[in-house]
Amino acid sequence: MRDTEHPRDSSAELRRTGLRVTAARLAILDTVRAGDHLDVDAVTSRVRERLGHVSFQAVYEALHAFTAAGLVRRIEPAGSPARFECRVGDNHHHLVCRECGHVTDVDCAAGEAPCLEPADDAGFLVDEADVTFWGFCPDCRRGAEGGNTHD
Amino acid sequence: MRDTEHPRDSSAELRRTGLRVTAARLAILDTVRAGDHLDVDAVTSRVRERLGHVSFQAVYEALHAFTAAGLVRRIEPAGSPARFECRVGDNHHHLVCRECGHVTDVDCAAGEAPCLEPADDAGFLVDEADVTFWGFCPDCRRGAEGGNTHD
DNA sequence: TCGTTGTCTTGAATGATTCAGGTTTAGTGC
DNA sequence: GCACTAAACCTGAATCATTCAAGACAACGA
Repeated sequence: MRDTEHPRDSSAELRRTGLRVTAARLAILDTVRAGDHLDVDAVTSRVRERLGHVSFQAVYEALHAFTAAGLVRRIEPAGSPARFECRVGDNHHHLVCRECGHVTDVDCAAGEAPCLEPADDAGFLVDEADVTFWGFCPDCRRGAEGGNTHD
Repeated sequence: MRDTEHPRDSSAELRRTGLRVTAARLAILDTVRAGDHLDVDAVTSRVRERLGHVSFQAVYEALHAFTAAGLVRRIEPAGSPARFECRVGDNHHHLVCRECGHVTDVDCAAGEAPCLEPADDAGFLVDEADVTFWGFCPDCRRGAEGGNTHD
């Protein structure tokens, strides 16, 4: 059950991590949780719909704090602004569409982080394997593959 | 001139891919090949050492063209400007140091591209798996682990 | 040699993100 | 309830990588 019907108690989680509970931060955290790999812009506009006004800086700072606290995870596919998601702690990866940029979670087949061991770690102390699969999502695939017959 | 003995014949490769052979592009290509995951800034300054002057835009355009032609590969670890390398075609990955940002190649343990199949492709047509291992390089490791004696 | 068009130039613009500093406010102790 | 302190928030400006624009130059095939 990845989506409980009732949202997690965001205030308690903020408090637990030593962060202050404010209307802005509650809205930001809930927005990331309700959203699907939203970027800062999307988070900001959704929060503004709810609260009237929140500055970009407040959103940036909050997301930074949440990331540091482990409440959200920040991903940054090449060529894309940073995106945020609520699935943390597990070691899942991402499918990114080259066409529309849509991001989808993929479970990690291997288990816990780092889910992969490099063939040769070159003396590095590796703590994370960041895996991004690039391709075309079902919708964009449809357009591209049927392209020669239907544009 | 040691520069005359190109590891590969860069002019021929440029020509083969339909690109024009200019002093700037030869220098840019050779610089990427001689360098170790250089960013645009580093490529530009090295090329300028050789040719006197080349504009940033020329370097950006050339690297873009080389990437499209498959002569170089562009990587972009989260939070870092784009970097370029000459190893293309194989499906190797990268170790990135969280401390100093140094990038090291790692051979792909799994074999040919895409070296990994996502556990569930969610209907995506996957053509590439971009794997970045994050950790601490030998030098930075030394500093961090021996920290309690030297802080 | 000439013409096409790819390449290079200068200069400005964009977009994501961060910095600076000053003000408000949540949480805590009295 | 009241005051204090640091976190959170605000406005405004700066930074950095990258791209756009438009004109000048030059590689290379005809």
